[in-house]
Amino acid sequence: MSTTRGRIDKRQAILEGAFTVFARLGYAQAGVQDIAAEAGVAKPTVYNHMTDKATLFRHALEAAAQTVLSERLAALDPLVAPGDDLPATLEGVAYELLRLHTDQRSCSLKRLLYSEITTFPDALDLVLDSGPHRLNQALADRLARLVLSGRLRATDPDLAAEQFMALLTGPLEARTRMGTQQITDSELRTMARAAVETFVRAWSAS
Amino acid sequence: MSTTRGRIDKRQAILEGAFTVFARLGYAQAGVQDIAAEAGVAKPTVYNHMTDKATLFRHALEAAAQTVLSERLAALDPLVAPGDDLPATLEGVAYELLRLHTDQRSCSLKRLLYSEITTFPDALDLVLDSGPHRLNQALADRLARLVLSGRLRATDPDLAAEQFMALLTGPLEARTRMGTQQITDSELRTMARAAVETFVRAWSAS
DNA sequence: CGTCGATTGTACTCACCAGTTCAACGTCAT
DNA sequence: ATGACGTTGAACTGGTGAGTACAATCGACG
Repeated sequence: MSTTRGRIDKRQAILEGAFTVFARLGYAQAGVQDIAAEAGVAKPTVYNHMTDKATLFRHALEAAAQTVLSERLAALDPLVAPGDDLPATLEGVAYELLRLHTDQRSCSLKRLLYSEITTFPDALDLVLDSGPHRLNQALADRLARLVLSGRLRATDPDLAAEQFMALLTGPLEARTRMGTQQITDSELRTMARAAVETFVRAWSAS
Repeated sequence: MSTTRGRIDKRQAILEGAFTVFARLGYAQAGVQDIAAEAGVAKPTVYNHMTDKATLFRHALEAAAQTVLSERLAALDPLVAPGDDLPATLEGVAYELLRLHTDQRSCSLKRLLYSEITTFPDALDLVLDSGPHRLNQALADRLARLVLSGRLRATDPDLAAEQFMALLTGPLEARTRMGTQQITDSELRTMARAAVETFVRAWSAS
């Protein structure tokens, strides 16, 4: 049993190490040697678990995407039972989403996706469908319940969710210089407040 | 003179060919040989004009960025003298911006930037500062004049510009599958209308 | 202890490609 | 014509890295 355990651990270590190195150097520059070293493993061991550098890349991306998605979904939780102060609840969720969008893993994942779309067109299916789309869906669901309780305008919740995310993450690209620059926490708060204020002004019932 | 002409033409051909091939294959996969072929030129000629593959990349990016920026700035022109129907004018500008944001060159440029940030950190300075930032500035200027004429709320025009662009281009990423999927013209119209409607609802004077 | 499978280090093959060299060629200016 | 200069094709060098082969080692389990 512990041997199986060991194998699983190695596999995990390899996937995480691979993502780390790919994120740091890009697909082409990252050597399988480097990845093995990062994972604390010998090069042949990598090829014992993954047939290819390419499939290694795909699996590493997929794993990272899973993590990122679940984190973001969890951030939406407060919306299922918003308090009396809806804007405050929205602002909390917005801040949390911003924090997640600016962290290391998210930025690296986005960069890697963008950079290797041309050489790995199928990576999109592994990540995107299980990514922003599912998040939008979840957010739209939460917003729809707010519509029913008369707190939001009774129009397309999907559109509302889309625009909420747009208002939130749109300004990020410029501010973080495409994810290369970290941002202060108070600035994140400010951005969340600005996005929510505009969103509420445009979408609140009345 | 015609020899000079010829040299200039070769240089242009090389830059354009380089951007095309880099966009198609990515920096690492693109061979200087391929680029030379695309430009209709011999490989040593490339090295006659550019010292390096890296500097070739930088110059190609810079040239493409210039083109993209000037196109987008031109799209803002209608805002200097908007007609009586402000939303209609905004919608026209929005549509034009969307069209430019979805075209081949823009998408490729964005992808290349994202992919090579790690290996070319300085490319950001060549492109970003002369890119979205300048565009936002210009848009904010136009919006400020609308504030003065009492058509928009008298708060931060920079924020307004930022959110206008966010509402516009945020939904793009998902819809175009990160620029890999083309989008129908009517859908572009719809997106422009939705963005402008929300923007006006949140920012119009009233 | 002995066996089996996974792991390790090392060292190798093989392909690919950036960058260079060189001799031949075209073209324009004087 | 002649010379200067950019261009061209082809062949070469050197480095790098994916993937593999192999013999030695480790650790679990009967």
